[in-house]
Amino acid sequence: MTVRSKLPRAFYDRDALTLAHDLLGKLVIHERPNDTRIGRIVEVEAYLGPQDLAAHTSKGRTPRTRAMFGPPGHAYVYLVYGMHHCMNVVAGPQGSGTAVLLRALEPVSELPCATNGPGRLCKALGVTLEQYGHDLCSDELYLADDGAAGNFEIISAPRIGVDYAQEWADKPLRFYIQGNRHVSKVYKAKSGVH
DNA sequence: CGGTCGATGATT
DNA sequence: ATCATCGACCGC
Repeated sequence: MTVRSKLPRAFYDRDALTLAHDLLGKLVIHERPNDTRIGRIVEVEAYLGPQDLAAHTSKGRTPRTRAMFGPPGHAYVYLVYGMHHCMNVVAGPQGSGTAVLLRALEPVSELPCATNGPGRLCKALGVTLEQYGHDLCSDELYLADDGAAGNFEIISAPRIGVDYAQEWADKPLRFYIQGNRHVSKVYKAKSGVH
């Protein structure tokens, strides 16, 4: 059996770019009353704070962005397009307004739906606004390292759906595990397509 | 297959 | 009015 160690606060208290890279390959674990849902992170996006026009914190401190301006290692969850939830991991230092969006998982436990794309990822894990601001160093919703991370190549690409962000729209702040079939498919880079 | 478009609600 | 999406529905 592999050993799973819960990621400590210090893991999250680093800049979003570093955190984004290191989150790839880690496990997200949501312990619910009747089941535990687990997935391995295979795709993420970094949001670099108020100066990043694609980041929600570029709008300043509002009730919605409170968690993203808060201490690292908490969940910043929001509703997009009126029906999908997206989960971010708040990065450091505290108050920087930076975070990493989780975009795709590889299923580890049994999951109720697909996990490619941020909306489906939240649906699969059972993450909603109820988890807004949740401490990821808790026992119900947390991230863990099972030692499997690190043995893969990381591809960087522009972030998805942020065309409005002007010069920030094209920066390569999306990262995913090369060749992993759970990376959100539609926008998958054209590598090795048969 | 691929591209297009409507749903649906918090936020500004 | 806009939006860090998804999936249904068209047309080829």
